[in-house]
Amino acid sequence: MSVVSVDEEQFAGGNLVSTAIGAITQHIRANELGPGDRLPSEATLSKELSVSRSVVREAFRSLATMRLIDLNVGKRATVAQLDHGAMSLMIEHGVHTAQININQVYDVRRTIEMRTSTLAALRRTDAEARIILGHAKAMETNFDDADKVMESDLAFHLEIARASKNPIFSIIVGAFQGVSRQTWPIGWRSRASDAERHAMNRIHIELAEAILAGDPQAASQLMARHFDESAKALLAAGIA
Amino acid sequence: MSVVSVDEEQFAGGNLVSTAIGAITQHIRANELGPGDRLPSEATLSKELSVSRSVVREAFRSLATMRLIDLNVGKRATVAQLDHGAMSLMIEHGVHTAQININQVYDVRRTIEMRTSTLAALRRTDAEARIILGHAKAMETNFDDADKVMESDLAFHLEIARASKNPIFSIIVGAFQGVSRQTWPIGWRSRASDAERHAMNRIHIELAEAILAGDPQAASQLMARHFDESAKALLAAGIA
DNA sequence: TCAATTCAACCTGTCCGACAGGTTTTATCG
DNA sequence: CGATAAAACCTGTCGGACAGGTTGAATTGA
Repeated sequence: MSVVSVDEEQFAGGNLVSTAIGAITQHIRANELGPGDRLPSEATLSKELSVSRSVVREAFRSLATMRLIDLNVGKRATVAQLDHGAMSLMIEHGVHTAQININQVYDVRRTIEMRTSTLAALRRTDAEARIILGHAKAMETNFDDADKVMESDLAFHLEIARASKNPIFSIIVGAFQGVSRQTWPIGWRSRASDAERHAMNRIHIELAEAILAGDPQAASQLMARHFDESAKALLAAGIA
Repeated sequence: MSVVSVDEEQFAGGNLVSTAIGAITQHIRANELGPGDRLPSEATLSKELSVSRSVVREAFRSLATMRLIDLNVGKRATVAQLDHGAMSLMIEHGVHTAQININQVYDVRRTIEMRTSTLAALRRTDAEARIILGHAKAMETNFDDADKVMESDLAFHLEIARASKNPIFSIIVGAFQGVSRQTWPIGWRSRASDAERHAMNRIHIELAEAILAGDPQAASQLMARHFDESAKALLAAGIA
């Protein structure tokens, strides 16, 4: 069987690299490759498509940057596991080029995470529920180390997305971690008092308990409240 | 000023290309470049980073594939407008490698689009409302041409996302268009009768009217109903 | 016969040089 | 001063080269 599919022109954008990218993705689909499966070598594709190795390399590298494939020196390229790397870069690019603002990020996160909370409450395993609760408690335990609180917070939200059992939600939530790391300290500092900060931590714990208890409504509502209060804090800090 | 930032190692992954990608994105951020602004030439970056032009080219090409920059022969690379291209490739990759299934896509779309409906009802301009209604009516007008119905359907959903005035929603909705094009005909055929197909079109029109009327609750509920019925149709077709 | 070892073939990462066009800037000319 | 022509610049693609890392097959030894 040919390495490339019939309609390899699908991605053709005038340049050969786009064509090569199309050929590679078509190869993955035509042969029903899954994560870990090996792709043809650069030289093979180069001959197959009648283009130079440089072109194939740029195509491979592009797919690797988007995390669709894994590259390793000496080894052949392999199909990659889904990953939020590409989307993270995209979101951060949007924020840094002033095409996306923080409120818009918050709205998307709130929308998505109300759903992941609901699903997590319905689908979480006991182990996941314990991990989520663990992250929530860690925020309170490490109260004086803002960095640790932040990392637990991020892990908390990501673990809820995982427990939703929908990888797309995990990707989206993961994609916002980069920008969240940059705005989180602002939100933390903008809380008027330690009491407010403790209150925020308490919401996390209550949310974890709702998920543990399998109460989707409560989980969803707590997540909404969490985002509303965070937005309020950010607003108070002048981010709007 | 130096072309590259201090912490250009942020993206270093052992290979020079990752370093170059980091340097380029850092350059964009450090100089606060926006869409359309020009980037240094390959030769300049090559010298600046002390790597070969090939390395810089692979970095540029990767960023272009992710639609963070635009490449044009003869011209310098420019910062790109946000685009769902990268996310589309990612989603399609996930579906084709069996890491994502159609139900998961539907859940995400339902979650996101209930929100875009709400926001569109609140924020749409009159022109946008008219365009949305136009797409809905076009579905009924071209009832016998499934392809045209599909394209109007996709345009309808995307326009609602645009009217939400949050580019992230537009990106996400746009990212699902590729897979939607592949499953849409199945949903259309799986409707038991033309009456059901007309009913689906009617929901679209009612939704457009709710957005035109500025009724967020109604818009959101209609969108939810639309997705629930589509999922039901797909289920009937054995996609589950 | 079989397992361990060695080696040849293969593969990727990076570099260099070259040339065909397309684009921008500069200098020249009317 | 404005139009035009030339020079400088830039990207797309190609080919070749070499340093390592990886793999699988042949060889060797038990």
